[in-house]
Amino acid sequence: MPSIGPVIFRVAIQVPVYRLFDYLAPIDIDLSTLVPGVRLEVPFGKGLKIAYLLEITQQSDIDISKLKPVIRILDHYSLLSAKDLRLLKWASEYYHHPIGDVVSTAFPTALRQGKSAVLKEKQYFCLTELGRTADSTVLKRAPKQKSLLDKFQASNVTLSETALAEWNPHWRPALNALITQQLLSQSDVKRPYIAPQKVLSNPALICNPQQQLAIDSVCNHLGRFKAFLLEGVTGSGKTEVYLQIIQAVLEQGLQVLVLVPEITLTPQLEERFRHRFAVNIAVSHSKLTDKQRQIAWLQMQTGQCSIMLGTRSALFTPLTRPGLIILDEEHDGSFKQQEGFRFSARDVAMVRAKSLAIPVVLGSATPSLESLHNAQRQRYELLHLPERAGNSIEPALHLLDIRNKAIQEGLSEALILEMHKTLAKKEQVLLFLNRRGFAPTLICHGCGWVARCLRCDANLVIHYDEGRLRCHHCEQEQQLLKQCPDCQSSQLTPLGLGTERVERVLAELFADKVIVRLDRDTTQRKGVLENYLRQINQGAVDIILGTQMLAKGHHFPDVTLVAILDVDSGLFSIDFHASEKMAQMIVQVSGRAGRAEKPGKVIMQTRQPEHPLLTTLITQGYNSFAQKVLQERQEAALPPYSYQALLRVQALDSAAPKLFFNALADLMQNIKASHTLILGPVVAPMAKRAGQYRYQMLFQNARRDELQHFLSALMPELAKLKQAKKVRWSLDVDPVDLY
DNA sequence: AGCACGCCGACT
DNA sequence: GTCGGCGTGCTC
Repeated sequence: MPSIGPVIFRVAIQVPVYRLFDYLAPIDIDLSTLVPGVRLEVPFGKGLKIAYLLEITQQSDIDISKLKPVIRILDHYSLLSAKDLRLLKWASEYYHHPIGDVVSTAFPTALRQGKSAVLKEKQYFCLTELGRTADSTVLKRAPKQKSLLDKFQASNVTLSETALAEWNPHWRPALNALITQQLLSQSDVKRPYIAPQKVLSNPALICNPQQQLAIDSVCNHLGRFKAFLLEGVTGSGKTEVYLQIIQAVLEQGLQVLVLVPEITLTPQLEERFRHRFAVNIAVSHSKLTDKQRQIAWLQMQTGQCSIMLGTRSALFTPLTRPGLIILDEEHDGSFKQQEGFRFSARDVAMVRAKSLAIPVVLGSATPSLESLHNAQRQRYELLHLPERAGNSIEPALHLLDIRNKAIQEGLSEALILEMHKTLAKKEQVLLFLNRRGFAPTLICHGCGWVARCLRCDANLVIHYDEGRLRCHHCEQEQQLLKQCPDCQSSQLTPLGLGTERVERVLAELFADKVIVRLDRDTTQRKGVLENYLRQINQGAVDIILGTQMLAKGHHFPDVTLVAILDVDSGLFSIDFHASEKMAQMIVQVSGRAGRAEKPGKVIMQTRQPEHPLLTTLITQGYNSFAQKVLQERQEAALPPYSYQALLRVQALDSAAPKLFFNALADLMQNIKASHTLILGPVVAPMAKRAGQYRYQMLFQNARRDELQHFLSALMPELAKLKQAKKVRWSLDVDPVDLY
């Protein structure tokens, strides 16, 4: 760079502003070693802030005399690669979200606060492993591990076949100590790069031909970009396919990023990974402390861990030797961030894999319609695992018509009979109802008064156990009333069904059985869910009753009867995504049950037994259902046959959104909309929430680039409107729920 | 997002 | 006369 004038650092700062900020570089800096991706401390406004260096230049739109100097450089090397920085810049543009906010989501909280990015020597041990360091003092009370470690040290072997022969997952601390010792002897601690570990793995399972085909297909594409959709029902051996592909990647000395939707899934999967591979594994999810997440991030970034198992926010973890991205349960809604920087981890993972030139595998038993559509258009290679491994039989789905039938707190007589039959065989029953609390409504039988939330357009939910009325959309909560506040009558009646209510009737009908209720209210405390799951798998529980959380991950091999108490609620939503979500939920819940010698049966209570989507799903399966819904989407020009962005607007003042939309309408007259449809503004489906009046406007275009073009012209102008400052607004690109 | 500046009502 | 309400605007 020719030295004409001062060197300028162009940085991103976490403020809700779309542009970058310019600073004067320190004078004594060696520019030959400094690259974008380091953190800086800069004066900003009145105080100091952490900034992320994105560009080094000699140009500035700001008068040089007005630029402030950087206070200090926090990192000696770039924490993010040029490719990852480009990815973040792309994401900022695609989601129309301020760059500083986007860049900072790539960092763990501790590093956003300016903590040191150099691991201390003792942190080179895998701290996340068993929650402790693996130095030899830990092994005092583990004589077997200690002798193993001593043996390795005495014989001066590296991690060899001997280690493999003797290796057992419970000895991991000993192995880790050894691995670490070798790493430290080989490399300077300050050098932020650790050579790949030798891969040790327990013997892989023997695969069926479809599994083998899937493994080979991905392994043939290592080192270049290719997207795969791995479609396999529960028990089809998806995880084994992942493990064998990962093995191949590890053997090349490369790292693997595995994303899962929820924290509840990680312990089982983590255990399986640790059991299979003796490489260091980093785990990252929201239940860990900031420090733990920082260490996990740095362990991937320095190359000392070979596998990152994490949730959505782990997507941007830097990889020194990227080899593969896996996104398990890709249909799951939690891959879409629902506030702030509203990115889809699935979609961004695709862009990241492409930029890193590595394969990406999306896995699901019930793929999203977007992904199925991409597979049909040959954008993804479809890998299908049709059989349940071990030849266990897929559960049969049955619709149970409950019109004009006697119903006891949501349970029809036919269902109760089936439950008795199942329980008599000493097998377990699983009941699914996606509504927690006792009942969703408290109504006065005397005057018709209903307990409403004062701040939301919603009824208060009865929670009998705690004697409370609670709003599920805000913090509003009150004592359960005994008397109607309107007519003073004491005829307050619970209306509708929640898990708490079903639990009570079950306790009466099945008095001698053990019943467990799993929902957010019963599993709030740490460890409770794991405890229940253990009891269930030990056969100490007869009836399991729960919400959404039952549909995720956990498998119950002794359950042979699954009942979905109210399947109709998913059929009549104004959101076109609802039927897709309902079908995924049904298939996922039914997949929780049964095993080879004990096939499962699934009963869905419905008042819509002829509903075409339900009948297609149960008679022809998820794929036929998906084809049908895709066809409907195509006819209606809905996603994935078009692209959408939803502008949400809310304000405490009910008039402010109207003024905003008026100003927006004026603005849009001067912006070329191409073929972008502008739908709305309309009142949001929940018109008021937490005291805020809510409106929305939908933009839709058959072409993604045209929609993007329109948004790129609109959003900077929108942000400048003075009416925009009186409301809270956000843009959701590719929204998955329109609420 | 913070944080200051700025212009109008109830208090020592 | 001042303290402070939060509307408006800026941060290199």
